[in-house]
Amino acid sequence: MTIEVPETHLPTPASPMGTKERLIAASLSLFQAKGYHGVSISDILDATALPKGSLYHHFPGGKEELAIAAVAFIADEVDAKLAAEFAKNKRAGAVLLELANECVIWLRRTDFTQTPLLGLLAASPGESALTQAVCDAQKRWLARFETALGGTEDAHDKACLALASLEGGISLARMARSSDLLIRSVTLAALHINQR
Amino acid sequence: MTIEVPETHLPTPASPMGTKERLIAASLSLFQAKGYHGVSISDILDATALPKGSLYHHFPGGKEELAIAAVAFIADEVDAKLAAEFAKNKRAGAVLLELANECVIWLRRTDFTQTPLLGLLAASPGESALTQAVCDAQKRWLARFETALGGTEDAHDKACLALASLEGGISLARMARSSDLLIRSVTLAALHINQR
DNA sequence: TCGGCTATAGACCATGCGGTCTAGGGCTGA
DNA sequence: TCAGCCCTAGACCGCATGGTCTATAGCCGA
Repeated sequence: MTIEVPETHLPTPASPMGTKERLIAASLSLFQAKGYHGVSISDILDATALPKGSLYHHFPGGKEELAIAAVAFIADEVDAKLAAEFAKNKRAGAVLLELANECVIWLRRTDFTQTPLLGLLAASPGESALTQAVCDAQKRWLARFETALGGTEDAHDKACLALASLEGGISLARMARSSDLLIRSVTLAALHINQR
Repeated sequence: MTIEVPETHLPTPASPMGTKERLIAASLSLFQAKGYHGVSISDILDATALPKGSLYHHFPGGKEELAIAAVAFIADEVDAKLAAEFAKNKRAGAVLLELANECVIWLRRTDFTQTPLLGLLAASPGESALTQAVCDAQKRWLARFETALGGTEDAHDKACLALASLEGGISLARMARSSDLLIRSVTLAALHINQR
């Protein structure tokens, strides 16, 4: 089974990826496609064509440590994207739409097999470090929207709606294999968020 | 819910369920807590205190057939709930809030370990019958909202936003262990949906 | 040239998995 | 009373899993 790693997961498109980065990128793709429990160590090794020794050398904590690194990677990537967009003084609704648009491209490119962001990773073992990592990522993204919206009580509400419509829309779109559902829900949410 | 289903779907000593129903109820709870791949056959057997023979007698198709039955069960339950609410001529926003409220109660009662509806079951194996079952359930719920909203193009958009804000809000709330996020996003969505 | 270190390589292990199979309990109608 | 049949019961199987361990390749400074 060969896995095509999306370009967005490449740390530096110019230079070849190190072993560690390859493991993170490949496992992220797999986790986004099948969820934490749905991916086996050998799936990851097959995808990277690396031996087991390399994986446990770079991630002595095994599967969970690797998953946490993958979550941190995507969390940073999206966070940076949000920071960059907001730095252009865009309105929150526009940023949301921009993010959703990238998700749509991603969904289509992977033929709806992969879930952008971390929806599927939420199915992690109960009170684990992995759950915590996912939680932290969502908090960071929420905070970006919240501060950009003014930091008021109302801003918090709108930030919640933004992320909820995104994650929920992705879930709907993936099931229906049609990005329409994501676009519709996010567009409506953006409309509401931009109202003051 | 209208039917006598305990909070965890597990049978109570007072209302004895048949073996098949017990298996469906227990597995649904487990799947909602840990996702399809996160639940093992022995988890289900432990939860029901039933032997393996019973499970494979009632569900010769094994784990997947059981999961499909569980999805059908919750799909029917929610669908009936929606039909009943809409029959009272409630506005779509009010129905959405009502549904969200039940989800909040559920989340709290299970200490945020269980995901209401079928968010976590989306992490099912690719092009399987289980995925299809989840997809069908979502389509049915979407259709309920859509027809209640008038069946127009705009109604479709709003129905998407309704379900997306629900599923997304549940995901947010579960991670943050606070039902606030769900309430906020759904309230805002309901507000928008009720506009004409 | 060599010693030491990092990273690769993959054989190996115990465990738990989903699933099969046979035996028997217990209710049914005759 | 007993035959027939659902259903329960759980031993058993082959296999994939996550993880460990030893060996060694390749590099870099001395």
